[in-house]
Amino acid sequence: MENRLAKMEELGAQVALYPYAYERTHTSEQVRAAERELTATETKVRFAGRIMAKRGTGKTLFVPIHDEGGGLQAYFRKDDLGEDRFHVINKLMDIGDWVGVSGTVFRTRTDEVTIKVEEFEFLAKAIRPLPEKYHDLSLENKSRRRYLDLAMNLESRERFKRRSAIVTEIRSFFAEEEFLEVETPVLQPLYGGATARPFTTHHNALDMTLYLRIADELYLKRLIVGGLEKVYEIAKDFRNEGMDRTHNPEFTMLECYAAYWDYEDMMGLTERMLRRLALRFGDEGKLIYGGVDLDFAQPFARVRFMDALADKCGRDLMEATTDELVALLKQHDIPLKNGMGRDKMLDELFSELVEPGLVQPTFVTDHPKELSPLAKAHRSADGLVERFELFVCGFELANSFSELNDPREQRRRFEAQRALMEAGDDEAQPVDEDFLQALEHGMPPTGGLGVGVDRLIMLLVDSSNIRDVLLFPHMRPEE
RNA sequence: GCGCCGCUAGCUCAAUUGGCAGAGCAACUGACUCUUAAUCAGUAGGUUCGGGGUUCGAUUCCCUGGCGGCGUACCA
Repeated sequence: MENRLAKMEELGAQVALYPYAYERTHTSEQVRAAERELTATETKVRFAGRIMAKRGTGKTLFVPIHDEGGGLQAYFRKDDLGEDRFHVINKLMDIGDWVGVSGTVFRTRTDEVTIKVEEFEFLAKAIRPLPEKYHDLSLENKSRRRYLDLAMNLESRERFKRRSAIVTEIRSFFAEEEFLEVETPVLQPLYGGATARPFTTHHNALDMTLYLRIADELYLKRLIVGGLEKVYEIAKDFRNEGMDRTHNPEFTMLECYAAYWDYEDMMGLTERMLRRLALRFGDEGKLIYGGVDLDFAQPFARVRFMDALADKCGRDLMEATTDELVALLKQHDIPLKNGMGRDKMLDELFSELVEPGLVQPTFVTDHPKELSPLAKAHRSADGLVERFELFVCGFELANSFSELNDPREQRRRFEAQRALMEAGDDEAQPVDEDFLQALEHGMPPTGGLGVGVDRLIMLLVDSSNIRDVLLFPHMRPEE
């Protein structure tokens, strides 16, 4: 750094180190695409990027310059540029500096597309060096200093560009399905729509506690009450819980709601969306995730929650007594927690016995009631709700139900949640009177869906860690 | 939360049983007019994550704190 600052001293008076703009005529991709013509006509191109290496041979110098889509090599000759200008590029410009070069395009003996530089200028001087080029950055530096990861690794850059393309594709899918994209509050006086602990904050002017949303659900349903028939939102949710390779405290959730639909309709939508993404970003609807082949082109498997469980336990657990369930939990070494209800035990058994086996895209349907306080009771099965979860590679990708729209039943479910909360369950949902009031005005039959976008991206770019698909994953402060 | 592993030059990593802290890249000086991880000769660069302890002597052993990775628990 000291050396670089000294170079700036030498340069300072004569050259602008941080100019305001650069008029570039071609990106590296455009130069490559039009190379034949540019070479034939000896067109002068203006190209810009970051210096990634310097290879000098005395009176000439080769400099790889990277731009977003790749890069080009620049060729500097002392004979062409003169002593003083050559000294600037040879001695005063460093790896990491941003530079604009202009000249004609040619190929070297070794077939490398190259710009023969006639003029060049600083676009920005770097006073810290780039990391070493042979080895990958350490995992910590990749996540903590993402700009270096992006500067050094084209694959990383491509991964995040792909993330953006996937989200764009999702938006066009919903546009074609005639859903309206909306925005709902991040700061909420009450949290709800999921079982999770929230982050809290404080509004000074109103002197009140506010919560960062854990889900968009209750606001989107208010819009259905208001007569917007198909709405969706892609938004950050915040959950005050642990972090691991599939969890970040803030994450992106896709939620959508459609009036007059039930969960069967939503299953169709989910399948259409994923198939489309797999066709666009995979190989004919097939994806490889962690070495496992996944097929989204075929109709997704469907299995009822209780049937899948019965399959693993050798008997139907619908009528099982609490004692029998406790025995089953013990048999499979699943820890028993205080206040665990019958349905929670079923859920634990399901997680342990069934989920790991759900590799190909599979809809699990018709869950026990207690676990789903916002879902409508099943039209033909007692004690169950009309709900599905989509599992792929053993993890949950989507969650959906026929939305509960009977305000009296919703109030009873909220009261049950309140009882859980008073019993010490800090993930239970509070009673949302404002939401109940909205329901009392009448919500049409509605299908709802939530999809964890980061996990969907992980699946589509074959990443095993959520950090790899988040530009700035949550990290503890360095000091 | 808990368990295991790690933290050494700007970056990526070495250092035998506790005995002078090293390499490659980056940097600096010099040579070289088509290089591709350019090459060649030389130079400089360290609070070994912080604090404490054991020892004649600690990067190394012990305690403690910080950060990271992996596993595990809850959750999407």
